[in-house]
This record gives sequence, C-alpha cells and structure tokens, in this order.
Amino acid sequence: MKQKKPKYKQIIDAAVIVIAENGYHQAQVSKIAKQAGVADGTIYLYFKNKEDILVSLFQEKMGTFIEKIEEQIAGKESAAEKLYMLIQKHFSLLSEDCHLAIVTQLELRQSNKELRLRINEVLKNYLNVVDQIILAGKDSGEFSSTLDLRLARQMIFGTIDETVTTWVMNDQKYDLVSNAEKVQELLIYGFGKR
Amino acid sequence: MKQKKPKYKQIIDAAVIVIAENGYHQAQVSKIAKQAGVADGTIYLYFKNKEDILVSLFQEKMGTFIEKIEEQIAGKESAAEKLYMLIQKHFSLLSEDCHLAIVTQLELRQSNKELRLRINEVLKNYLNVVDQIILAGKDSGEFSSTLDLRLARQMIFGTIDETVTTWVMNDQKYDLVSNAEKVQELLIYGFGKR
Amino acid sequence: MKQKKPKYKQIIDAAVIVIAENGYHQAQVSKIAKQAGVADGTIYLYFKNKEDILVSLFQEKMGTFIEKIEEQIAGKESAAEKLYMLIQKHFSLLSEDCHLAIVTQLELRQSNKELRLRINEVLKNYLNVVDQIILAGKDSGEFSSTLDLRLARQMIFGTIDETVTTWVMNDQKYDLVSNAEKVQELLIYGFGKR
Amino acid sequence: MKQKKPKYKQIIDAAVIVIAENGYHQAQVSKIAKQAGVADGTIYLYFKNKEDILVSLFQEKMGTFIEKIEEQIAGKESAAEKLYMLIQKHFSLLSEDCHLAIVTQLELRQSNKELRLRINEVLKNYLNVVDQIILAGKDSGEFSSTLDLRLARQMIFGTIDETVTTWVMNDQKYDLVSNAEKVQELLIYGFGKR
DNA sequence: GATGAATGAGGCTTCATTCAT
DNA sequence: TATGAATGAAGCCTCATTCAT
Repeated sequence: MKQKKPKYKQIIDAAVIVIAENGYHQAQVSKIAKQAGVADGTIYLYFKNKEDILVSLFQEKMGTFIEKIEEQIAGKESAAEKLYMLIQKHFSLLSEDCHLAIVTQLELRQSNKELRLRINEVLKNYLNVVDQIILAGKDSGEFSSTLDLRLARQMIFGTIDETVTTWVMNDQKYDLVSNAEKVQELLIYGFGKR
Repeated sequence: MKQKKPKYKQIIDAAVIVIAENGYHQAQVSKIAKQAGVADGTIYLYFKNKEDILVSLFQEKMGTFIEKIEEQIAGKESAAEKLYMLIQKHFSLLSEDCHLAIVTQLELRQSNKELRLRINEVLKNYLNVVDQIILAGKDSGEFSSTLDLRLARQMIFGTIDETVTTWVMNDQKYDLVSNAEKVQELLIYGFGKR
Repeated sequence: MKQKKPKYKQIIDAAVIVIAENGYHQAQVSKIAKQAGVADGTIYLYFKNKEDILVSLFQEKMGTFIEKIEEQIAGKESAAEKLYMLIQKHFSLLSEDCHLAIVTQLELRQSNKELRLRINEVLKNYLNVVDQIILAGKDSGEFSSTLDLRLARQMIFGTIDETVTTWVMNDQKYDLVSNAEKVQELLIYGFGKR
Repeated sequence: MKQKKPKYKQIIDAAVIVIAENGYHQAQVSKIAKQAGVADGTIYLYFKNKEDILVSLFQEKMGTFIEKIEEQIAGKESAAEKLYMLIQKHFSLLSEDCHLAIVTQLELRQSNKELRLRINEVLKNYLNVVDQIILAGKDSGEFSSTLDLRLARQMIFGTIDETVTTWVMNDQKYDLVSNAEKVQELLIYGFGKR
C-alpha cells in the first residue's frame, strides 16, 4: 500500500521526529524532507517556509490536543473535576508521545521571538479552555469570587508547564500522569492545611 | 575619564543590552563589543567564547538576584512571609531592569540545549532557596506536612515564571510588583474559598 | 554552451590555478569558487572542506601523473631505461603544466602537518614505482646487488624533487626536460669517471 | 645566576623549541615569549617581526651548522673525503638536536613563499660549500670533468635532504649517521656495479 | 505535482603588533 | 629596557530557498 496520508501531515510528523531526535537547531529542512521521504523542494509545495512548518506543526498538534481535552472535560460537572481532567489529559497525551513532549517543552522554545509570538497565538486556544474552567468554578461557587482570572490562568499553565518540562528534562524517567491529582489539589487548595 | 568598571562587567552589561534590544540571534559578538566600547578581540581576553559570555551573564545576574532575595528573606519569621518576599523581590528586581527581564524570560531560552543545561545549573541555586522556604513552612506547620516538595517547587517557580513571561510578552505595560501578594496567596491557599 | 566537465574536476582545476597564482595562504575558498565559476556553497557539495579540496587535488593530479609514468615505463626492458623514462616524464609533465609545478613544489608544502601526512600517503604510490625500478635493476644485474633500497629511493626522489624545485624557484626559465638524461646518468653512475 | 645569555639567543632557542613541539602554525609569538621567559612586547625589541625571528633562527643555526661543517672539511685532502665529512657532519648535527631537525625539515617549510626565499638566501652558503667540494673533485680528477655543477649540487643536496626528512618523518627512530657512508658512495659511484 | 543541484549571505575567533606605563 | 592589555582584520562553512527539468 502506497502512503495514503497526505504529504502535509507526513511532513509535519517527520518534523516532530527530526526535531525531537536532533534538536531544533539541527533540524534542517533537508533532514525533515529525508525523514518524510520527499525531496527538499517538495516541502515548499505544502509550506510557505521553514517557520510555517513549525507553526503548522504546533497548530496541528495543539488542535488535536485541545480537542481531546475538551472531550474529556465536556461531561464533567464541577470545575474541580474539569481541572483534574485537563491536567490528567495534558499529562497523559504528552506521556504517550515522547517526541512531541520534547518538541513542545524544549526544542520549540529555541525558536525566535517572532515564531514564539505566533505559537502563543495557538496557545491562546488552550488558555481559553483553562479560562472556561476558572470561570465555571467562580460561577458555581467552587472557586473564590475574587479569584483573579489572569493570575489563576498563569498559575495553572505555569505549574503544568513547569511540571512537564522538569519531567522531560529528567528524561521522562518517572510517571508523569500519577502527579495529576496532587497538582490539581495544590492548585485548588494551595499549600495550606486541609 | 577612564572606565573604572572592570571590562568583565562592562562586557556583560553590554551583552544584556544588545540581546534585549536585538534578540538572541541578532546579538553578534561584534555588536556586544561595540556596545561595550572595546574591540572584538578584547572580548576573548575575558571570555572563552560567545557561549561563555551568556553563561557568565546568567551566573553574574542570577548570583546577585539570589543574594538580594536571600537578604530579604533572612529576617522573616514565617514561610508565608518569606514566600511573599521572594515573589515580591523577584518581581521588583525584574521590573527595575527591563532589559534583564527580556533577556532572562525570552531571549536566553532560545539558546541551544547545552547552554540551557548550564543555565539550569545556575537556576538550581534559586530553586534551593525556594526549597528552603517550602521546608520551613512544613516544619513550622504553616504548610501541609504531606506537601510534595518537587510539586510545590514546580508550582512556585512555574507560576512566578509564567507570570513574569506574560508580563514581558505584554511589553511590561502593567505593574508586575502589585501582583506579588495575590500570587503568594494563590500559592498558599489555592483557588478555594477562604 | 553548458559546462560539460563535471564540477568536481572544474573546482580542482580552479584550485590549481588560484593556488599557483596567489599562493597557498591566499587561496581562499571564495577565490577558488569564483575561478571555477560556481557559488561558494557549491564547493561543499563536492568537497568536505577546504583541506579536502587540496588532498583531492593532489590525489587526482598525482594519480594521473603516476598512470602516465607507468605507461611510459611499461614497455621498457632495462631498469636504466625505465629510470630515464620516469625522470623524463616527471620533468615533461611538470614542464607542460607550470601551474601544477608551482603548486606541488612550493605551495602545497606550506600545508599543515596533518595535510602533508595525507599527501605523503598519495606520494607512496609514486615511491612504489621508483622501488619497482630499483628492484628490477637489482634483479637484472644492472644495479649493484648490495644497493640499499631505501637510500636509492631517497636519492632518486630527492634528486628529482630538488631539481624540479630549483627550476620552479628560478621561475622555470630554463629547459627542465633536457636535464633528464644527465640526471639519470648521475643517479646510475655517480660522480665518478666513466 | 641570572640568565647571562643575551635575550636575542634566548628568544631564538625558545622559538626552536616552541616550533618543534607545537608545529609552525601553532607557534604564536606569545608562546615563544613565554618559553623565553620574556613579555610579548620584548620580542619586538630584538626582532622586527615574527618572520624576522624565523629568518634569524635559520641564519643563526645554519651559520653554526656551516662553520662546523667547514671545520670538518678543512683538513681533508680528497673531494670524496670532504663529501663524506659533509654528509657525516650534516647527519650528526641534526641527530644531536632533534628539535632543530624537526624545525628545519618539516616546520619551516610551511612558511610562505617570501620567507622561504629568504631562507634560501641563507641556504646558499651551504650550497657554496657543496660547490667547493664538487669543483675540488673535478680539479683533482676524482670527479668527471663533464660533471654538471648544478645537477651535482642538486643531487647532493636533494639526496641528503630527502634522507633527513624521511628519517624525521619516521620519528627519528633509526640511526641516521650510520647511513652517511652509503649515501656518499651512492653519490660518487651511483647505482652501478663496482 | 515532484525533484535536487545550485545559490550566497553572514559571523565567530585568532594572533601579530602596538604603546602607555 | 621591559611590560602585557588592547587592537581589529580576515575567512571557512551552513542551510533556507529557488527553479529548470
């Protein structure tokens, strides 16, 4: 059977592998082309330039990422439960794709300011999901009515992100998912006694 | 008037300015030399190579950073107060040096993996201070005795870092320091009602 | 008309000319590229680095050199005749290519130790041809049976090389080839009376 | 006791050691200064520039070299004996100073064309001694009256030089001096039977 | 649509030499 | 005389992108 997967996705998947295995600065277009099994020039039939591959990669993966998280959250009643599912799914999705974890947590951050701004655009969709949970919590009375939306969002994202990054930098050698519950509890109740 | 400031510091300060204003990838050695008012070759009397400038920059600045934070924390009784002073000082030090804020939050993260590993070594000293606070809080009974040290550390650092990064990416246009108290409260009490 | 000659040879020939005309240390890659009529980067599609150009140059030219000499020697009966053809062809091949003579006698010797070691590897093929002649002469009884192979080889190569070098340093202003017979006689009979 | 040896010689001796141990291209002025125990700038009180160190080195060493050879030759009657003494002394002087051997046979040849031309000027004094021997041999009837002076000179120098170079490139691991007699015989009688 | 050979701009670093002390 | 900190010119190589086939 010939490769049915359109070249577009084929190239993005190749990029994830090449970047994860070689690092951002060693991920030349020619390497990605080779991994994807196409000629260098073919890349430019599907992407405007190299930056476009990376942004598309992030959009594509983050789109799927958010969809799956939204699915998980959909049925849940409480904000606490939603937050738990967000964290749990975030952790488990990255645990299941070690290449993607390396790329998003370490490699893509080496991109220049402009690219990172465009990546942040994509990230906003994720942050919107976070915001929905916080607002739901405030609405339902689970969270303090004086909770600052931006700070809460930064705390949730910052904590999750730092947790995943530490895990990746430790070569993913411990189980990330099993931390989900404690992370959620810390976010909701803080360090104080309960 | 002769330059009294030793060239070593002179070059590091020039590097901070050049990187902040031009971006990491546009911070050529020749630009740094020009900004420092020395010849290109002079750089190499004080630094082994370009990477050495960046690591030294981080060491020098982070060293001062940590010293100042430790001074602030020293007198405080409670862990809560110590945590507040950490955040407050962290925010105010970066607020006072907008160039340094850009460099540490955005530009230096574009460095390659090897350089970031060396930067992380320096960061460990900061994380040790954080750990001391958490342990003190557990000792004194302010924090839950079951509090996971690593998770708490990641939550504190992740939240602070994300907060500063967001502020820098928004062009430092709002007051960062005034958020210190709320961030501390969120960390200690979480999102729950009080 | 398209350049039919493959770029590999095109670049090597350009290198010979550039080195001969500008000297080893003034033979920048960009100059060679310009002379070859290709872009700087194209050089690196055919050669690993600058040193590789020089080693390849020597291999290529010395390969042809040895082939032609072997052709000449092939039919000859006596070692004396073979030695004469070796010298005669050595002199005439370099007389016909004044650029190559300058490069091999003067410029390539300025290369660093590592490069010269690699050049010496190539030279061994030439010295093997010399050895064959000496051994043939000893076998046939033309040369003394006590003749020391290494010394004889050094005397032949040293004399030929010094003769060519002197000629090149005198700007090739006298006829080299006409010395071939006398050089051969000197090697075979020495300075003594005959 | 303080260093009585004038700095001039001190620097030249340092240069020989530094070049022999590090190679021509790694023999920076600062390294020579350090080895000589003087400041970089001091070098320039005794030598016009780096090239001047190298030419002076060659002049100084070659001057002594020739003097010693002339001493040896002085008393000898026959040209054959003189030639033997020349070779024998040439070999033994270099055998006794392994640093100098490396410098003259390998490292100094990496110098550029201009420097080599100046070195050749110095070499002429050596070649004059060779010429005296050849002419004496022709006068006395030991050598053929039709012997070509230039060719004979090239054969003597080329053979000696190639012999020493081969010995140095083989890490001076066999005895050079013991080859003197056979080299002389080969030069005088050639490869023919005797 | 697919190829891949060719392009060419751009920067880190070394080291001989100077000159104020 | 002696010092040594400072100078600054100069070149190899990479790799994103194009375009003739």
